[in-house]
Amino acid sequence: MSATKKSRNDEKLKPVRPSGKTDDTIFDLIYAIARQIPRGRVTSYGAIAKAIGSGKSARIVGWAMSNAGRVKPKIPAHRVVNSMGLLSGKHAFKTITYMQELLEREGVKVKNDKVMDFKTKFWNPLEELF
DNA sequence: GAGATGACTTGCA
DNA sequence: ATGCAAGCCATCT
Repeated sequence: MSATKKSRNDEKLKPVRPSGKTDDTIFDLIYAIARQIPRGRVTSYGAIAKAIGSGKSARIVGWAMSNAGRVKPKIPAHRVVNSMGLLSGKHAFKTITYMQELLEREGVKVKNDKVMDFKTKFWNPLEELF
């Protein structure tokens, strides 16, 4: 039967972990939020964690973001920084400067791997989505 | 199944 | 204010 023939494209719509598993749940939620980050805005892992209802699972958010690069559609992971506005995940990009380039391209000034006016450009999923 | 790791956050000294 | 430790959840070895 060709039932086993699944579209590889469909599988790519799900996060691909190093193990090759795709049966995720919170990952999808995280990506759903991350994709809704407005251009030129940034948010923190903790904020997304709260938005998905895990509050303290900020680590999982960051971990999920590491997979974001292999997930389709692509996730604007460069808009996600830590609570201090630091580009903690820049090293996950092709180049450690690529994340900063993307942010500056969107109008977000970055200095010393830190988002300038972070408090102003901060996008709270709980408030904006609510 | 246990131990260690991680793009984090918060609290206390 | 700077620095260290604990907590947190999912994944990896």
